[in-house]
Amino acid sequence: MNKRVTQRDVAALANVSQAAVSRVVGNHGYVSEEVRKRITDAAASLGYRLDPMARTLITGRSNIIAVVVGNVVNPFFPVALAAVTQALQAQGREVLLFNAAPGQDIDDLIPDVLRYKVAGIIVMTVALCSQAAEICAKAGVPFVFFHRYALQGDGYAVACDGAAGGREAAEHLWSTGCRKLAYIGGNRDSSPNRDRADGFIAGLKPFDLAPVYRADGTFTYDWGFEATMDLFDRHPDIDGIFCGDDAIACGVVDALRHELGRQVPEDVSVIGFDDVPQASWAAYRLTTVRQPLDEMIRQTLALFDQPGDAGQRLNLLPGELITRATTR
Amino acid sequence: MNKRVTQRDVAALANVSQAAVSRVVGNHGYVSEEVRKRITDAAASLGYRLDPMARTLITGRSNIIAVVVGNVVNPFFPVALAAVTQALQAQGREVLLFNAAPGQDIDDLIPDVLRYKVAGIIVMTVALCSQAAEICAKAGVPFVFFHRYALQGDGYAVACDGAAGGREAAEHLWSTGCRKLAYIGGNRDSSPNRDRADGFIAGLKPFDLAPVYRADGTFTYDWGFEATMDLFDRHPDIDGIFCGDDAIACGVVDALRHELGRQVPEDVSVIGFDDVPQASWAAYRLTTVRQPLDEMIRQTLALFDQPGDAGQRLNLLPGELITRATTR
DNA sequence: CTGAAAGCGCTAACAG
DNA sequence: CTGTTAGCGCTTTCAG
Repeated sequence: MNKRVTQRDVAALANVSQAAVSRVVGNHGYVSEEVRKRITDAAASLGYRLDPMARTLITGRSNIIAVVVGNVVNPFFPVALAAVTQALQAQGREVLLFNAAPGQDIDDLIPDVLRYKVAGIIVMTVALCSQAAEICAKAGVPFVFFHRYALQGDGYAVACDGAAGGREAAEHLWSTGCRKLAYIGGNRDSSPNRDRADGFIAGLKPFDLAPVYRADGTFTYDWGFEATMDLFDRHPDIDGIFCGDDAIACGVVDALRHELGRQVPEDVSVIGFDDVPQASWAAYRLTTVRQPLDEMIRQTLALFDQPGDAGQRLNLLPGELITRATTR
Repeated sequence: MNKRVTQRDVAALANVSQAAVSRVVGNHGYVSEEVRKRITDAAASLGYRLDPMARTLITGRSNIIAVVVGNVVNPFFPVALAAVTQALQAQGREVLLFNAAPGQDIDDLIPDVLRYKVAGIIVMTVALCSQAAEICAKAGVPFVFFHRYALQGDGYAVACDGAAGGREAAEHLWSTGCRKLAYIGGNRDSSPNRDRADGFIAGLKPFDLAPVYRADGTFTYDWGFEATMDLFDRHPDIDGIFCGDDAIACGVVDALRHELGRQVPEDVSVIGFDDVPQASWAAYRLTTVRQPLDEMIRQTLALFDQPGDAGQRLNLLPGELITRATTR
């Protein structure tokens, strides 16, 4: 077993007090250039590494950001999680990952998370989460919803502007000649679903149109598939569908082509949301609204760096309509 | 700010020493039923929660498992990561997530990981990783490769038996009448790629057959697509393709259908590996070898619980051939 | 600018 | 069975 090398060891080698070592490795307090050099050298030669736990014990704040995810089957989250993790690591932070079981209330997770005196919390799932933000605010831990938000609570939120995206989808569908439209959405009361649906409906209004069908379910392929079967059972003349996200849209396209024998986009146009990797696969070539992931991450990390509570509480970033082969 | 409640507070309320509180919340040492009850009640009424960092500082071992991932675009990893995380949480462990940048050597990450005195490390990526296992072994930290393994190093490995899967694929292709076969693989020297390819070749031998084409690249859709174009450029009469994984297989199927105008499975059969969610989507309905994920996780976690270094170093679990619509 | 000293919240001997 | 006593490795007053 290799014994850990501590600040005391470094201090002994550099002929200074342990406190001085703390000052230079922690980069706080004054220390002369000469002493700093002696200490840096000693630390390097011993292979010294700061113990983050010990530091946390005394400062009451760790360098860890907790990330809470849920629905991992949806292809958007792995992409987002990877990007967030990478950005955080680049900043020298660590990521503690929590997986909310389906139906689990995030609130129950928070006390566990808080034990680690995290520097912040990012919640990516659309799961229930009624008081989490308040609890964190009270504990002084920055809390940010990523990709979704809660209306009431405390905390920050960074997300793609679903309403604007929905409007763009509506306009694109109209301008390519679709007139009988439907919305197939994800989890009913989640903010992405609400905003995207509302934006779609609002975007149709100037044309004196409204969706003739709307169904909310879950953000999954299977739901998209199933809802499409039901939709065409009732309205066989639908010619345009806006979907809550790309996973749903893939299910919709497959039901259309492989079960209902419709041509996409000749008979029916389909638009998704997110622009996940699969959206550009040849089997789909999905027209979709791309989330500005990099910018979302930038804004999120900024929230943790800011000392006070600067920054607006809700940050809605515009998406970009990517036109591929599921619309005319 | 809500002040943290410590064992001292609980002790005061229960009229015992702080050490007694440590014994019951840590569940070590002897304590009478009566005192235990007083302490449990006091802890509950104060909402006491053990500080894991403080404990780690003294025991030298945290309750954290580090998980190192890479290639997050591949749909297998999110699924595996989610399952691993959930299983770990159910055990009361926490997950520290590390994302290896493309091309980054895992070895460089290890010192950072070790600072957290983790209870174990799971490496899921196929990235470089030459000495990590040794370093961990020296530090007394269980190290397990998940889904892959390194030939030389120390450490444990739990993976799906790629050779057996490759053999099954070969037999299935043969028995459904395919005679001109190809292998399109992922990262060349990764253990999954090697084993699957070797198994496939071995499985063909009894029939006096060998792949007429083999190409290794990366475990991505794009590579599968691209390799297929090259393959049919050279061998337009191929009638069966075994792929390194499902992501590749999806690219292969799409290239076949959407670029080369071939029917799958009528003209060409395709088999993947992993059984990711997309494999069962209607656009693919991929015949594939399913990895025994649950059992793999069970075995992995067992490695962390075992006190000494029981358990074999390499644990190869059989996969299951799932026959869908890309083979006859 | 630097060192001495006091803990952060907890576990682990060691006495009683 | 229970309390007392040392620290784990670090930051942070407080003197000098």
